[in-house]
Amino acid sequence: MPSTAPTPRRVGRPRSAEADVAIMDATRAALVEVGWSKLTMGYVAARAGVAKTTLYRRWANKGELVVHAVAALFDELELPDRGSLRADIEGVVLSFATMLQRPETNASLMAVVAESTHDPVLREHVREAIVDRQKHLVFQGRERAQARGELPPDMGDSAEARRLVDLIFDVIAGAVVHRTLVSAEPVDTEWAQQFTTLLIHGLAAASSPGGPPGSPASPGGSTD
Amino acid sequence: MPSTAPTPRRVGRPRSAEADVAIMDATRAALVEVGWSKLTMGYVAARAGVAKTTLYRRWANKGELVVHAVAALFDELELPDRGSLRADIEGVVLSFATMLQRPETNASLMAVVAESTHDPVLREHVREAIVDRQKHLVFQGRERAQARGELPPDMGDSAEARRLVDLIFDVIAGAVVHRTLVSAEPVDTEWAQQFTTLLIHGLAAASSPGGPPGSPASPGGSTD
DNA sequence: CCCTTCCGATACGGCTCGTATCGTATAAGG
DNA sequence: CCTTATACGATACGAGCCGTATCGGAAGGG
Repeated sequence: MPSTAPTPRRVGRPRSAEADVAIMDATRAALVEVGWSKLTMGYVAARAGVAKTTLYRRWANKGELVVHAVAALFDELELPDRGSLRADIEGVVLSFATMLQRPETNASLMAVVAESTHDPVLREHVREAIVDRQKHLVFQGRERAQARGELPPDMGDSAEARRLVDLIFDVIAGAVVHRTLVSAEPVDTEWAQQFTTLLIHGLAAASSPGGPPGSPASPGGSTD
Repeated sequence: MPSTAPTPRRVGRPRSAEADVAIMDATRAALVEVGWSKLTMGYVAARAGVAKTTLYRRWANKGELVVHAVAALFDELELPDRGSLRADIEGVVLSFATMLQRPETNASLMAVVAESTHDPVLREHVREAIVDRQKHLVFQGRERAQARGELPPDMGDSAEARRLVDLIFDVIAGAVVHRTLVSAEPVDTEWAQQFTTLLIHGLAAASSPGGPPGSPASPGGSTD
């Protein structure tokens, strides 16, 4: 039976693609206007010129609706080759921060993450639409830097390489998100440069598989 | 007039301190049970054995109630002198992560931050109760490392020192928060060690006031 | 042309919010 | 002791939103 997945719906009236984009646009616009907490399904429906029923036919609740609307914004994240590791990092930091400072992303990203804490389905959507997509950029930038000779190549142990990519991802995305949304201070060129300096020199050390120069902590066995 | 602030209320029945702690405990317990989004004022009141009126007499809404309940958890964050910069960082990363992984902090921190995006009053409370408190730890750890000779001393420019402390704060807190709440992966000893290695070597470079070794990005003026 | 599915409109129960009210309880001051 | 001022518990209330159900009609596929 080769035709199970490729035909989810094959008969009947198809869903309106116009309604889809109208809903997405209305959701993002509503996020800008009233923010996450005051956003209601009824308001989005009215703004999109759609019945509330149509919303619930596509998304189970507010969380899923918003995560889809927001995830699309992450599509614009790219990593053009800027010629050096430093320029690549600085560029992605600035473009990521620019996206985060847009009002429709600002509140909703945190809200979606918070919501996903108690909702495994939502968490998976966040992972696919946001986390994995960003992580791929890190992987890509690292490969480029290795090709340029700016970072040491992988030493066979792919698990360790993955751990390092995960670490870099959390450091970059975490710092930018935290600066923007928690500290609530702007990511300007100066901050991006200082951060990039820190990261590049840290990377050089963390990437060397022969063990870092500094000895590990608690050498005396004081397992506090 | 020396007696303006010290006498906020001087006549009438004082507020019940027992009710205060009962409400805080009930709020944290409710956060564990049902999470932020499903937490209701009525439920907290019933759980605390208090009338709903009493809640609204102390906090204007759910956001303020929760931010006070959560902020108290940050009081336990300390920075004992572990003897070296590396041990200090690793220790604070692990203790911060441990706190974040507790269920009552997990969802609520993000939710409060998201809520504060559209609520300046709440934002100020978050800043006082959480951000500034953590930032002080960074300042403290940096001073110790300077006293030990592990980091170069301040070079007069206190503004630059403040910028650096802000950067370190966002990098540490951001990475731990992002790893825990967005990537949803545990902060174990191995991760903490790898992160600390990265940060220490990055710090050595970013702290040198004579300008970082690497030249700033986009020297050709390609302001993309 | 028929069948299936989607659409808009409307109504509904249930829940939560935040406020108001009222009688009672608990302090300080006279 | 008695007055005054505030906090408390209980209850009720309007308003808003959620998510579902129902309905007649519309729009494609076979």
